[in-house]
Formats: sequence, structure tokens, C-alpha cells
Amino acid sequence: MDIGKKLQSVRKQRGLSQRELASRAGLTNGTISLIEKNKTSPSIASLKSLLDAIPMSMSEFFSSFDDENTPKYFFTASEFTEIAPQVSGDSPGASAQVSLRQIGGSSHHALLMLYETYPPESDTGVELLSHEAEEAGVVISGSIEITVSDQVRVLSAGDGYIFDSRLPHRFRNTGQQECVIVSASTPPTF
Amino acid sequence: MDIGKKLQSVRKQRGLSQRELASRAGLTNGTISLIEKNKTSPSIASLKSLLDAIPMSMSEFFSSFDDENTPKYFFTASEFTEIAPQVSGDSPGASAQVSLRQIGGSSHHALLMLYETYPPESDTGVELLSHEAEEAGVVISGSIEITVSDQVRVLSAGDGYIFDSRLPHRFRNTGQQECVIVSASTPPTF
DNA sequence: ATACGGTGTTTATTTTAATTGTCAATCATG
DNA sequence: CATGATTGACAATTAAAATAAACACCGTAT
Repeated sequence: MDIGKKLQSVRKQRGLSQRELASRAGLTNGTISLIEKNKTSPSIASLKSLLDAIPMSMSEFFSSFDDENTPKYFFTASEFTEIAPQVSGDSPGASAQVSLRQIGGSSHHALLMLYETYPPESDTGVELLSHEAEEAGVVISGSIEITVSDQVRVLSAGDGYIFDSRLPHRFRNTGQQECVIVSASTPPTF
Repeated sequence: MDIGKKLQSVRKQRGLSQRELASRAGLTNGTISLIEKNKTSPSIASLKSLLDAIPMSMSEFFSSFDDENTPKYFFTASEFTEIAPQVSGDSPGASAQVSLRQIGGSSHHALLMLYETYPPESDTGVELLSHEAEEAGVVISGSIEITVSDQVRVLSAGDGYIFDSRLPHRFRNTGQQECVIVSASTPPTF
């Protein structure tokens, strides 16, 4: 809720200076400066005075923030946000071509869902998380060699996996074609 | 904008006590009490905290006040508000039976429109305003004797008048039946 | 009865917002 | 260029809101 930015926006839309608006609203230019820089949280009374002078209703002012708290449930593929594979320091074979794209990129959820692309020859290296978490996935296309603890397995399209993230694990595309995996882990890195 | 009443309304709708809501919002019960009794104007930050704890969006909260500032354009006769004839102190013949009813009673307009009823024998006495204003009207029914400055005239239904309010003027119903006048003056008493 | 847990309200203090006056930067004018 | 006017930002003071702690009230259960 960037009140300051929004106020400045509507003020300038009307071509008013801080002093002009202040005069009409019965406040001072300094106050408006502080509000617009979010250095103070105006009282309802003050904000109402300002909006009356513009004029704009309170609900109209705040309506622009409505989608801000509204959870976003759906994402197109292009809206997935690329996240960096967490390099585990001394992983020798780690090739950086692995693509991890998060579904619902921004806000913090209790679930981290990824669209992962493994080119041929790609390798995450050995990963392990220190905190409790569980990780699962389904292979969409291609095939991948997954190592968890002391087990190794090659999964193909349609296969799935699930394991405790604290166990050392590694993903390697040993095939000739790209492998796509959709994975989920809970909770994500907090 | 009765913020306090509205907050209390939404709070009770959720079955929350002031202390419960305060705890969830990270404020104190005393603060909520003061806000609900309109003894303080909460900051946007505070109100946001409260609404988040309810939960309710800012725009939804303020949308209920939207019609409050919406100008009311139409009024039924029963909505006219009776206003007291301004008694000019030493007016000897002033009979108090004159009824002045204002169209659009409440808010301040640039025009004061009145529905005036003069019973037989009624008399406003001599009136005069100190500030610039103009006054006009039309007789709807009955007849009335109007004195402006040094001119006297009896008007009947359909007749009208207009004069500078600073001129001494007087309305007397010298007839046998009630007289109704619709008048307007601008600007009203500011 | 009265002691208890719940409510909302009130008061003194602390914290925060608003004012006041000033500043430097920008811009237009002579 | 110099001047005056206007802009937004800032620091110190004043005004106001938020806190914490007490208060009175109500129902009820010991």
C-alpha cells in the first residue's frame, strides 16, 4: 500500500502543487511532502481532507490497492519467474543450464512449485537442505536420473518422486533430449 | 464519515471484542475504543492493521461512505426542512406564523430556495440583509402585499418579484386566504 | 453476597503525526 | 546573468494519536 505514491499520482493528475493542495485541504505542504514520501501515515481525517480537495472519494482512492492483497491464483507460463538454482558450493559437476521457474513467483506461499527444465548433460550436483522440507515431482517429458541418499533411479515421462529435502539429492539428465519436471516442495526456504 | 460506527459495525459482525481485534491487529483495546467513539482519527496504517485483522479491504470499508458525499438532487415536499424566519429584532407587526421551508435542507448551496406559506394576517415585518444578495419569488396561490424600499405592491398567484436583499422589505398577507410563495435568494446567509 | 472473567471506557504518558519556518533546486522573466 | 517566484524536502517545535494501566460495568458461578 504505497499511499504516498498514490497521493502524488492523483495530485499531479490534477496539476496541483503540494502547496496548492495543502491550502485547499487545510493542511501544510510539509505534511503532504511527508505523506508522499511515506515518512508518515496520515490520519483518516487528513487523507479525507486531501481527497476532498482533489476531489476523490476514499473508496476510489483505496480501490487501486484492491488487487494488492488479492491472492493471485492463476499464472500463465510466461508469468513463471526464473529462480536461481541454489548452488551447493562444492558441487563439482554442477552445470548451470538447469532452469527453475516458479509458479506464482512473488509472494510467499507454504508451497514452492517449480517448472524445471534440464538440458541434456545438465546436473544439479548434490543438494541438501538443513531444515525440514519435502520435495516431490513428476517428469513431464524426457528422462532424468535422480539420486536420493544412496538410491539412484532413472525416471521417464509420467514417473514421479518424493523425498525429504534434508537427504542429499541430485538430478542429472543423462539422456539425449531435454527433460521437463514439475516439482513442489514444502515449506520453501524461509 | 462516521468511521467509529462503521468500525464497530464490522468488528461486531465478526463477533470480535475490542481486545481480540486489538490483539490481532497489533494495537490496544483503548485505541479501538477511542476510534469507535470518534475521539481520534486513526492513521491509515492503524486502520489498515485493523481491517487486515477482520479482514476487510480499505476500499470495501470506505465504499459504504460513497453515497454520503453524493449530492442529493431531488426532494419530496415532506423532505423540505422548516427554517426559522429571521426575526429582525424590533419589527412590531411580525407574526410568527409564517412558514419557511427550505428545498434541500442540509448542505450548503449557492442558492437558497424556499417554499413559503403566509396565513391570513401574517407579516414578516421589515427585513434587511447587510451583505449582497438577491431575492426573487413567484406567488403560487393567494395574494400578498410586498414592500421593497419605498414601493408597495400586492401580488397574486402567478406574479413574481425580485429585489436586492439589502433593501428593506416586508411581506404581509392582507387577504382572506393563505398565500404560498416559492422564493430563491443568492447567496444565502454565509 | 462476592469474587471472577469478560466487556467497553477513561486518564496520564509515550510515541507519532502535523506545523512552522527554512533550505536548495528549478524555472521563467526582465 | 540576475532576479523573483515556485517547487519539493528538511529540522525543530507543537499538536494529536497510541499506549499502558486503571476504572466501572455486567453477568454468572462459586
